[in-house]
Amino acid sequence: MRLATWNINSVRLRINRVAQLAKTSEPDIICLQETKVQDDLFPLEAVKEMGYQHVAFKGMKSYNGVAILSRVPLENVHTEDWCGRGDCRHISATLPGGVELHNFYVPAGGDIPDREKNEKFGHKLDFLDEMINWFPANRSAEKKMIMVGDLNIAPLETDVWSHKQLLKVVSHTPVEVEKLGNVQESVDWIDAVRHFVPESERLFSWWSYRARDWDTSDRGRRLDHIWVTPPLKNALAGASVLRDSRGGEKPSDHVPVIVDLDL
DNA sequence: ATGGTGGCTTTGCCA
Repeated sequence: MRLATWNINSVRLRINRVAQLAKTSEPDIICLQETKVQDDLFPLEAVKEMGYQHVAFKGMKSYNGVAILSRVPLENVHTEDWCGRGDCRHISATLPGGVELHNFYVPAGGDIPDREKNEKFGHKLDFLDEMINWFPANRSAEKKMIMVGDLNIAPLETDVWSHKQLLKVVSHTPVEVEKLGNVQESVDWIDAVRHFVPESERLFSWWSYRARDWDTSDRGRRLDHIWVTPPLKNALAGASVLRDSRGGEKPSDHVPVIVDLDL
């Protein structure tokens, strides 16, 4: 089974890029974040024409929004309302074989890494705290689970273009990295991408729109992740990050991250 | 130290 996660930054504007991903990489499941569309305007027919007959989504006008596009049946579709804001940052479903899939869009956290000066950073930390508590309270590490999404944190030194220069930049501050580590430890999540790409190797999934030349300057960060619980470790069969997707006309600022599993 | 781009539907908010 091939699983992709992608912050699409408007599913309606980039529906053709989703079709391109479906055609060239043939994922069985595509998890999207930042769909930026309320549910009654979601491009459901276009997605079904790509071969994804099982679709779950939770969106709102203009901001946030998550979706799961699947060639295999989805059961127990559920959305959890983190921090009680109703802001459409999570959707989960059970895949054939009883594997539970969670798709997250963690708050970006604004510019200033201080919750006293920046409410958005506080929201991000609170969201992570809820994740840290929710998984062990509701699920065990023995359950087959996959977590994907734009977690908006680059945890490793090689997940950013300059560890030193980003230590005070939201997405790579020690407090965020520590909390993401706590999320990871909560049910023994395994980083499925780093399972295949050594930590010594730089790996990014996002490049700012603001860079003059994203490819040459390469000031990227790895914000998009795929994790699995220990019972799926032996099923991990490969991982890739579709860097080329950052190029061309009207790209998202994120690229798809893919993991293959032998389920 | 600053400002740079992009999407939505704003003339600002969010990333």
